[in-house]
Amino acid sequence: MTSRPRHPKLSDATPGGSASHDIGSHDDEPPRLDLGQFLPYRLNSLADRISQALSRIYGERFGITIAEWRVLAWLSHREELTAKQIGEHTRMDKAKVSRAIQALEGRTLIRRTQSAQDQRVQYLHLTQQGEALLSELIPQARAWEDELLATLSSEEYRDLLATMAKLERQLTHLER
Amino acid sequence: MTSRPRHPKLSDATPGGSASHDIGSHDDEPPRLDLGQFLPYRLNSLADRISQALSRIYGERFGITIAEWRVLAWLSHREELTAKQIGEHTRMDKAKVSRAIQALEGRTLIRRTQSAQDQRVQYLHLTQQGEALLSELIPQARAWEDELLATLSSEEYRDLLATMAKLERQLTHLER
DNA sequence: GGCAACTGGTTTCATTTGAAACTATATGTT
DNA sequence: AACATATAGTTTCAAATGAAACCAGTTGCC
Repeated sequence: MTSRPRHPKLSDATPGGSASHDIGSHDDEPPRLDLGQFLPYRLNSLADRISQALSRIYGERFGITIAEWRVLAWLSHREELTAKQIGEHTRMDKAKVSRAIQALEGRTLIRRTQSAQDQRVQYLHLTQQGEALLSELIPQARAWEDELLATLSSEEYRDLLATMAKLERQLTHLER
Repeated sequence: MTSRPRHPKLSDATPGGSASHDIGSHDDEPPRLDLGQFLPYRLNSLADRISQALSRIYGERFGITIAEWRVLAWLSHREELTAKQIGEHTRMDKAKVSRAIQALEGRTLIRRTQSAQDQRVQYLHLTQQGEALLSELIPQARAWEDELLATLSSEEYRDLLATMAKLERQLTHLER
């Protein structure tokens, strides 16, 4: 159940390399794909479930969208961010960030100040209200995360983060 | 960089339990959240990057959307699925599944047959063309996955899957 | 048999999305 | 200084989304 034949280092020691696209041998057996064993799918589905569960907290209890939550969270971590920086961190497109910011400003959860050096840039700050909201929201989000993680030992958790970091690195490598 | 103070079993041995929401001590220090250490965010961002990279393959090369790819992949794994079953597996809503199916049928990649017992349900099958497409697409998807996974040892990979399974279980537990 | 409740799948409609166009400012080049 | 090129952020517009209404068929109940 946990092992999986295709991983190179496990068992796929077929002489000619990957056996699946073996041109020349007439394949009347079309390749089948078990999505349950396909990492991109598994990962996505897990992440999606988590996101959705969590968004119930900030959605229902605080009326905040995912995009808005991300902006707020980044601001909680580091003040004086620009829309662009937030976009880079969260990998949301300009438009989405812009709209989230507008919404948050509309609710006076954040405030903008123009940069003196560059009139195009505006720095974002949490307002008192924004901080108040976060000081309720963040502990709840953490508590939920803790419940989720309760099932993992500290080593498992550590390894998970390490493995994810590896995948991230590999991904940036592959992206170029 | 990999360790993280909040995990209960690692180091958070504060007497009163989780120090972050310590009511009673007047907190002028609003809680900060480092999204880079927040699993839901990390996971989501990783999954998202992977999805996007992968969707370049089936999007650009095969003109297939994510939803369509999921339908096809499930059909490659198990023939004779209904729209509803696919919806359950992929956690996409009815409408999205329905549209994906329509598009795929429009391109004659799949075919539907009415069930004799229940006139409402229709079984989905791959057509020859569908199989042909998959027999190109699947190996490419796998090859890409392999490149991504190349960075992991077989143990790391095994552990990753196991940990994900644990989280999934915990999630269903929390969802109720 | 007839009526209510339910279910698989589609369609409608209002909202969300993201790519591309746009505005305003900044920088580099001649 | 004048002109092209680039960049931060907003707006526009067409396409994608998902909740709810809908349609057609099924099941359970009297």
